Amino acid sequence: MTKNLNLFNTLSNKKEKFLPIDNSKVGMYVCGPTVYDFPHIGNARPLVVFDVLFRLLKKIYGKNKITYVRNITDIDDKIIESSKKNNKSINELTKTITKDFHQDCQYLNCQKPSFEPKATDHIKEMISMVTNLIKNKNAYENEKHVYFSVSSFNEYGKLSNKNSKQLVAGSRVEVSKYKKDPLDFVLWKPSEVSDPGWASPWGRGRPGWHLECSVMSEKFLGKKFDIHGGGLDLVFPHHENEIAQSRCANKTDKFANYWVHNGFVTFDKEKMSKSIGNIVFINKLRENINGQVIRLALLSSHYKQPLDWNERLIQESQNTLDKWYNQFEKIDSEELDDDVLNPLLEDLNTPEYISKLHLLYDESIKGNKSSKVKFLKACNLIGLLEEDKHLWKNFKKSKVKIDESFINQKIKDRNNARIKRDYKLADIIRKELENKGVVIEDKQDQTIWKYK
RNA sequence: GGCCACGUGGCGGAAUGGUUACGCAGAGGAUUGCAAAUCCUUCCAUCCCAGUUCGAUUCUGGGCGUGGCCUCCA
Repeated sequence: MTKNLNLFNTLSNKKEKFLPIDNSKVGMYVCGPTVYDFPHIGNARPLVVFDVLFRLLKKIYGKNKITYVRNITDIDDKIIESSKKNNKSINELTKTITKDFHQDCQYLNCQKPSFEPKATDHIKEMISMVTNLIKNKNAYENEKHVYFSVSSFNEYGKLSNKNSKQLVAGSRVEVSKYKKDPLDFVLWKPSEVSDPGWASPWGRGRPGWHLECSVMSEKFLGKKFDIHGGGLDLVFPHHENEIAQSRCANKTDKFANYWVHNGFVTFDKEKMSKSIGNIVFINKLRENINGQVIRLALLSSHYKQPLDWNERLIQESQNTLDKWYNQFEKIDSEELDDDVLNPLLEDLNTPEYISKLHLLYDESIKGNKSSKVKFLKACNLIGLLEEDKHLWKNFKKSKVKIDESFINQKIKDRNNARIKRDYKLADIIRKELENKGVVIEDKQDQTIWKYK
């Protein structure tokens, strides 16, 4: 094992050498969607970033050595709310969104995680974790509610770098009357008759938000595991609470060793929010942009940095891939050199990696065969140029209502005009096709066309 | 108020104690009937002030500015 991966760890606030608990395998848990609304471009970022990490880990440790778990949270107050608002049953809503989410993942060319557990399939385990917490005196029941007692865990705040005093001072949380301490968070709460609920020692109810990740990471990865990922906004309170629950319930000194968090996506420099109405939904992008374009755009800045989503970024990524596809070829697998991989090993430096791709492309078009192979393999590693060239070129076909024989006839007409030096007519025909969404390029011996 | 991150050319975006990637845009050229695409060449930058240092964009301190978290969020 010569390849050394360094990762920035939120827990230590430093870049650290990555050392798995067991050198022969790696466990990674990434917070997946709460299925209450269609995924947006902000959700796409962790999907793609951790997909790249997943691919990289497989490259380093071997294909079958990585266990990647990404949950689906299908019970939550937001879901209940959305279901009421949209007059859809919970089941219908979560099924619809989950299906859409899976289409997004496929569209973004994300490899399937090893496991994709659902919260509602793990209520039993959650109840048993809460029971454990009560037994360990880290939680208390009050009027059918169960709360985690933050003061019982003295390392609370370590991940998010907060102490309880600050939290109380800055707190805008509505303090429930059932809580002993304003910082305590809910593990179990009663459900209205009309709302989803499960029988429990504390009456019919449902789990608190953070519980599913604690329970499901343990089930698939163990009480301690290597990497836990998610968006930067999950650091507090979600991940902080996960740590508290898991470590207290399991009586362990550690939970996840490396915490990796991605930065936010803004839209035209503004925060995406429902009230502004500037949320970019992935299923909308699916309509006329190839998923690889989104991928490249999302990887164009370092994962921890903020990323601004805008038309220009998409266009640039589109143009780059158009160019790169000139070198497309299906190649049989070959080991990728360490020097190519290096930027990714330094905390997933995708911008530097992409700049290397540009250099490899340059060598490749000059006829350097080994550079070409490297280029293509390197693209594939981050999920680019895996799709056939034909599919890439014809992505917009379904959108453009135009018959291919019509295009070919027009090109024939135009070339006849060109032979007769009737350039006026030739230009008119070119313009006509362009207006229909077809662009013409005259090559040396032929005229090719593509969708705009 | 507390905590954190960031400030690099026209734009995006890496890296670095000494010659500052890469992409886009711009300029020039090749090619073309003209284009487009492609290829070649090329111009342009480290927020301000002080300190450490032979040397700072990089390290330290201060300032100014931007963003995030502290409430549901990727």
